[in-house]
Amino acid sequence: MNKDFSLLKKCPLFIGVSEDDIKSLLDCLSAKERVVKKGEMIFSVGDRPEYVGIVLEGNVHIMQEDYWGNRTILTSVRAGGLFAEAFSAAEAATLPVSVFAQSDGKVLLIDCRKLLTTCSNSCVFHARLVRNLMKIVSVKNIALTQKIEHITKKSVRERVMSYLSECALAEGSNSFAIPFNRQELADYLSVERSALSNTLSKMQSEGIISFEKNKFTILT
Amino acid sequence: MNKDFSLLKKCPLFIGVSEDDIKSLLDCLSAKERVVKKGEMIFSVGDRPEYVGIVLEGNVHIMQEDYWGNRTILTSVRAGGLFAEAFSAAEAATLPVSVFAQSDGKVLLIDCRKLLTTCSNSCVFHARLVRNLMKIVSVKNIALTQKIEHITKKSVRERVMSYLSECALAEGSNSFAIPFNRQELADYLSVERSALSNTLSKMQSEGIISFEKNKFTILT
DNA sequence: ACAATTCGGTTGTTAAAACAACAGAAAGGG
DNA sequence: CCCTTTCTGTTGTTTTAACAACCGAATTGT
Repeated sequence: MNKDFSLLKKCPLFIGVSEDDIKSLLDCLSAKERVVKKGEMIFSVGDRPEYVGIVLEGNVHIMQEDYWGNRTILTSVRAGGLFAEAFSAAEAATLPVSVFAQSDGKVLLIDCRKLLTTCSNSCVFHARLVRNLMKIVSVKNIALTQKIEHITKKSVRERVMSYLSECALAEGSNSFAIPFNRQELADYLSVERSALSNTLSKMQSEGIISFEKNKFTILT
Repeated sequence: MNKDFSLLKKCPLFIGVSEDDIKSLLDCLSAKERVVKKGEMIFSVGDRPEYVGIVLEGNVHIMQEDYWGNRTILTSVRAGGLFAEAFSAAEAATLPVSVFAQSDGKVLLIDCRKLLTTCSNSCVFHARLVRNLMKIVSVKNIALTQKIEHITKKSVRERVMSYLSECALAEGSNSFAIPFNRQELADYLSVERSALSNTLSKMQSEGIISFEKNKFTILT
């Protein structure tokens, strides 16, 4: 039980709420803890999205199935992470993805209607929770928009420039470290790792950038 | 004045709030109306995002400038549309884009802190507003995620299949109309229009799909 | 009805990226 | 310390999509 609270305190949804207050909040929201076995479905495609989920132990996978039945794992959510929050908050009619436990673990399910509606006994931290959720979804929104800006570019070079430009502007400096290794950056930009390496090398030899490992500098 | 309210009533942020209540809400939020001339900056890069904007008349452009000073118009927002809501809700330190009037017009600016904090006189519809904003941001979130799923696919054919699969699943039928013409679909999927047409034709001749104009059927 | 414009499909050429395979450097483990 | 594994860059080949140019059909406006 204590373990849960120390985890929840770090969970972005509960930022700014003390351990004691989290406890009363969970009561107020009638949050349900659910123990899950590896492979167990937590939500299935077509379910009405009524709950925001938080992983307490283990990790869960978000799975999509296309028209022809091909399955893809969209994301893996680890302890502390949220899932299904966007679908719940969007009041989507049905869930377009499935969520299942990738390992034995425990999840916390919060009724999103209770979360989004100010509760009758108007608990103080409820508003904070809503703001936190708003922030989480908005931050993700911005991140998704940025990624789209990069990968809508046609060439590898343009994608790289777009990404490095964003990093430089965010850092406020022409020198910065990126949070990816080559393979991860390639995946993020949706290009081949070797093509990425090639492009980076050429840009360096052309004097546009210099880099070492994940530390980059824009020279022009 | 009346014109504004009829527009605001249709604005997704005020869904479920009557005209009278919108009026008192705007007071409660101390919303500011601002008349803008064509070309006028509404927000500039680096500003602290404090306001959610609503276009009342005319339209505004969201502009991005990269490290080298290249400018891109990211979106155009028309009357009734929201802007800067994600940055405000995300509590971003600075605005990474500029917003300027593309034509003479009028915008409504709402202090996002007032919007996100339950007001002291606890007006009844404030909570509704927050729910609406949450829904707007979440819906966009889902849309962005879907787009990314499509355009991370390598080939034109895979992107098309991914998109059509999504349409079919959303519609709950193998037959559906899409909200794009060819050029728009090509732009959405980040491919060449001619390549898209070519791929669609081949898929039709292979018996995978059939289509006429914007009406598609998945056959397999 | 006719001209002008938009829209969708076709084709050949060209440019670019994916792919595959390899090599050297760095990191990690026993 | 050596062996193994991971990470990164390099190169040549193949596949693919962008590009450009064109054509016919449909649409619109006068």
